[in-house]
Amino acid sequence: MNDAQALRVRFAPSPTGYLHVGGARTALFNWLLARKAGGRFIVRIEDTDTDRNVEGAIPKIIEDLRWLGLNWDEGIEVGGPHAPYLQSQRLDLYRAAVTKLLETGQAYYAFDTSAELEAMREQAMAEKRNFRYPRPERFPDESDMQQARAAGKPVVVRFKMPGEDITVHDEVMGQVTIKADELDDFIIVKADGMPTYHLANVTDDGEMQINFVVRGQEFLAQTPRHIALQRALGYPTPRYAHLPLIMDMKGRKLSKRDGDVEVFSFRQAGYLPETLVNFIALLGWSPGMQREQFSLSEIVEVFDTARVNRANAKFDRDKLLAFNTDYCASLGEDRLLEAFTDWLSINPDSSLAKANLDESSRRTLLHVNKGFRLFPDIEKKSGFIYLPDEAIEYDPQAVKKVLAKNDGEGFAMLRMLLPQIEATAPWTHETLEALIANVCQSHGAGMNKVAQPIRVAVAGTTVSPAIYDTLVMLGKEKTLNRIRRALATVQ
RNA sequence: GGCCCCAUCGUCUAGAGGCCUAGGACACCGGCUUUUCACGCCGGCAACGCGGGUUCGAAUCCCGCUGGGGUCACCA
Repeated sequence: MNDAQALRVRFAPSPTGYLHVGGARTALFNWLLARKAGGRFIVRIEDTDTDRNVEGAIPKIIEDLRWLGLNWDEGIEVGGPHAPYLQSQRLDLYRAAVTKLLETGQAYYAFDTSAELEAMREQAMAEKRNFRYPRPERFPDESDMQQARAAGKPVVVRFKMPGEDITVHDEVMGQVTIKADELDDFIIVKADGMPTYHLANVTDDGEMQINFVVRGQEFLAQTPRHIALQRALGYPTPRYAHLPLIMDMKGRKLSKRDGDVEVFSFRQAGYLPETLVNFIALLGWSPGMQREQFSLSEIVEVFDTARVNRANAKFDRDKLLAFNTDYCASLGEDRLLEAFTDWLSINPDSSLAKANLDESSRRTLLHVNKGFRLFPDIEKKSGFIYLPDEAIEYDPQAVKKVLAKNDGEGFAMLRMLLPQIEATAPWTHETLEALIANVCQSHGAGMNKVAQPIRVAVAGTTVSPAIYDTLVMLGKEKTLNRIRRALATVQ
């Protein structure tokens, strides 16, 4: 494959907020296509809306993409032959394009105020017809423009649509033709002088030689405008693939405000990037086999736009959670440790993060919590271990059920156990197991009667890792302290 | 409302005219396992939106209806 034919795709987020799962999926599909074809994946930032740009959004988006494992060959931060990759730094390019369009009569100045446009739209709506911007008989010239500007009117530039039906050959949606009378003259330069999305996007795709545009279906209706613009500007029309949308469980388009759909919030909630990427790949695409666990590199091998669905998909968190459970169980220990460490670093308020665990403790935690679904499960189940002894709070339900019931049967067990625990040495899984087995036998009691009172005494609740693991991690001294404290303070 | 797109279990989906008594996964419901909680294992419930065609035969093709979504910005 020579350079001219090499696949060039891009992900072009605007820095209006953090990366959410919809954007992540678009990025993923583009990345997949590039990796599969040996092409280039480009990340460009579309920040032409000065009002909506959010401070700090760009580094967050970059961080989220990296966390997902989607690296790019050209673009923001990494640079490349078409730098800069930030639209606000490419204004000369758009200006040149507009000048060309204006000079060739393919664009014209317009001076309507928002209120005037609004009124025209309302009237069209009232008359039940589609609003189309009324193109003037004669296009205003430079002096008209200067005059309008002097008079304080807003000056925008509109693109003159060619007035013909335009067909999009979409690799997911098929052929979609939009009639000429559905397409009116749209704005390409705003009153503040900034290009609109349409102009900047088409210009950049052209300049950066993007030859395959993969984006959400909400852009399908805009594509004929882009195609018209490409023709006017002399850029080839790229291949197109419009992806079905991701909806929330109520069936509405996933929106940033609608709960925690941001990539970062999943990271913070203890999901693995492997989970998110795998799950998101399956939203609108299927490998066509009865298997759904795929690593990124496995998906690269089998991915194909021909297998992309046309129907919108709902984002089901239950299934995502199940996916994460599977990944937590199947990923290698080192990878899990890495992800767990990352989770601790972005959750500094958790008691586990505060405990400043060394690597071996983190590994142990991972090991004794096998079967966990999310990293916070480890926190919930084992966080008590690293609390100061005095900070253990006793759950009344647990106390009642395990210690107080049957005339304080549990308390009695603890009192009986205390000297034996004091005598236990060395403090290992084996010696503890021998101790408890011995007590069970001599008292004719089940494990429950022995392990649960200890658990409640040291953890305050009925939930903890396996009792021997728990005690070994706690250490003899803390175990004894907590049992004594439970006997002294809990009734 | 105009235009465009879509339509298989509650959800993600397999299915490209006979292999479908419609498969898998999640969720849900039983059971098993078990020192707690999880995990795991086994089983069960559960769908081709409706109506017309085409065909020997339709979840699969065509039309209509209904339903859902997107879009009609000086947002992307």
